[in-house]
Amino acid sequence: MRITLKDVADEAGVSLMTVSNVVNGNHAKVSGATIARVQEIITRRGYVPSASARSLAAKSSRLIGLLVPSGDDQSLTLSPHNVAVFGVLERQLRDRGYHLLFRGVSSPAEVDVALKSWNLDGAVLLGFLDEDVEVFVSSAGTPILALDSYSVSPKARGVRSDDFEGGRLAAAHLLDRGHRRILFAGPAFSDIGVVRQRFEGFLRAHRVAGVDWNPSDQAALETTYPRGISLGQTLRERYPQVTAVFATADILAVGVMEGLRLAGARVPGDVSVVGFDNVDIGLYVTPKLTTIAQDDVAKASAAVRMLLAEIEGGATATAPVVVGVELVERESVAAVLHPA
Amino acid sequence: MRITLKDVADEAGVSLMTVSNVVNGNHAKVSGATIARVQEIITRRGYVPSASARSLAAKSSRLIGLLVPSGDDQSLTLSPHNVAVFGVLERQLRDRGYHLLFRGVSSPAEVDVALKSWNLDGAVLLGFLDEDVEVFVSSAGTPILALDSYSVSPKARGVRSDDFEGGRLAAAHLLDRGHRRILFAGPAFSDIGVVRQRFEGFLRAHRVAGVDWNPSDQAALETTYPRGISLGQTLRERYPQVTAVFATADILAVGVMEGLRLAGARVPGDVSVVGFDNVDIGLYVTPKLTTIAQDDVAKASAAVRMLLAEIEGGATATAPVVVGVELVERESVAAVLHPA
DNA sequence: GTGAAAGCGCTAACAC
DNA sequence: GTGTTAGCGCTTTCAC
Repeated sequence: MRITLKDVADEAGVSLMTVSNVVNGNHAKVSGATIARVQEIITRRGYVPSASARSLAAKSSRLIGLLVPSGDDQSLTLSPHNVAVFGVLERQLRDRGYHLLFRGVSSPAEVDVALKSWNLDGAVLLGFLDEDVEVFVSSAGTPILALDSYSVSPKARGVRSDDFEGGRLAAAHLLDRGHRRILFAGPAFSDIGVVRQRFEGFLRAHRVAGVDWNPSDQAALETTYPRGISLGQTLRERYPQVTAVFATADILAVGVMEGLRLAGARVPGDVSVVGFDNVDIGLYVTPKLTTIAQDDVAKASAAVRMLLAEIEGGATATAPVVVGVELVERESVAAVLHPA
Repeated sequence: MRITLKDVADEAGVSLMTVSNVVNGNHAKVSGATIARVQEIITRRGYVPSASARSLAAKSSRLIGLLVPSGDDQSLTLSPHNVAVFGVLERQLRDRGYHLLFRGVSSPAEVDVALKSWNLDGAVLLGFLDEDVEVFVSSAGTPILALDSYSVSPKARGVRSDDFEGGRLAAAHLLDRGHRRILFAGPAFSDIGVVRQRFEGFLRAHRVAGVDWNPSDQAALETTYPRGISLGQTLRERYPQVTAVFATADILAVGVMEGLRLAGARVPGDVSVVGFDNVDIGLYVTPKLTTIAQDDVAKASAAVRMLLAEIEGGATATAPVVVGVELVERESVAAVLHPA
């Protein structure tokens, strides 16, 4: 049978509350001698408080939900970047005494159920579309923090990378190297703030450099390796003037490089490529991918800090936190020589 | 305020128990009319049962722990293969009405705490060393299932891939192509059953083919990309006779290929390479990696099935389940021509 | 079919 | 410093 507070109290010859106070570190209310005695019994008998009971009696569950989108398929997919963020999140929450409930959700109703049924103290949304974030957040009575969301809802607290700056950095780097026709490759961004911001930054760099960006220099496609390959293979035919590609994800960039190679073009000799995310694959391909790095650790830390501030401190919605990005120069970009 | 069973009961003009029976599908004990009325109230008021209360009152929490090793660093790392398995696990458990508590653990004591504090119905161990599995399992009073463990403890239920067959398949493929000196590259396997099994299978293939494997044709190293590169770079110098490499992880194999390239050797022209896991990177490199594929979905499904059988059915420890593997032929292996 | 009582393990709010 | 009294929201047992 499970050993309870009462068992410990009986053995120590004190009341429940005394043991409870010892367990919770309310040492101000218990004498030193009692603390020692109770502690000894606790460790010896291997007493572990019941989180369910605590969650019921107290207001707090010390449980945080990590919610990710779930489709209809039999699995759910986490991007390498999200996996990295996930790992850091768990670690930091654990250090602060919280547990993590991981759950895929396919409908707004499920968010509500997850939140309520376990009495979650808070939740982190990872990888949802902006519009979904709006819905989830609006119906919730619990602090929710969205990662990488550009939702404008006043209730939506969030942490994201400086996507605008990332787009700007990538384009500036390429423009600097003499490129004048740069293809923007990424998902259709009507509903994806992250991509839109990268695009705006990309445009800004052109403006600053005094270069007119040609609106036809853009390819809307899923960010997958195969789609990247097709684009790469047909690139020089469809966009003969283009000398560089900025892809909004490394996986796409790597596909484009492979497609170019298959089509007989050299990277970066004929076409330069810049990615986004700085995930491992960029290191494993030849040439190594020049890309924009996000700071996973900073992102996760900021998320934990904000969420717990709200949970514990009762802080109100703060402005979104923006984490810096940086250009990682590797081998996929070359300078272009312009005819005099 | 949260809406409770009692709220629903009051509004419906019935007792707590009636509502509880409706919620839990004990339709045998409630009249059709009452069911409909209660259901309507439940959905209209958005009633969600409290899992903590239920877990406290009933014996079961419907919570499964997913435990992974956690070092001292600020993050915890999941291999791509484990991420895939993880995703499938979550999905299947969710479909069966379970929730997943994700937690990194650094000491056996933490396993115990996690299990007890949330009253977990069961736990899945992902990525632990065999010796650790032994310890965790022995101290637990809860069904625990280990993935990829070769622990021999009678209490250790497990699911793993057919690593022996994987090793055999890889070596047989290479031997078939005329290779006679094959390097076995992977971690020192004293304490890693998975690797040891792959090695045994590798040896078996040699025996079957009537080829004496040269014990010096082995390199013990961490399965990381950089270590693979170093090995690849020095391969032809250190193992001049070797014409093929079997690496126990794709990431290592890809590193070896890059190292070989840097050293001016061609893959598979000069040296053939076979990996293990069939993770995405294998597709993104040139040449594409020939490898042994594990069946993520089957692995996760088997794990869920076994664990729930034990939890719900009270089944006793079954023999470990072994999931099949297969050779995925791509471009990193070539035939060797032997001088007559 | 439906209901009343007891209690799961804990904490909050007060006594002493 | 320590103990007592109430519940938290639910399920179990047993009665009607």
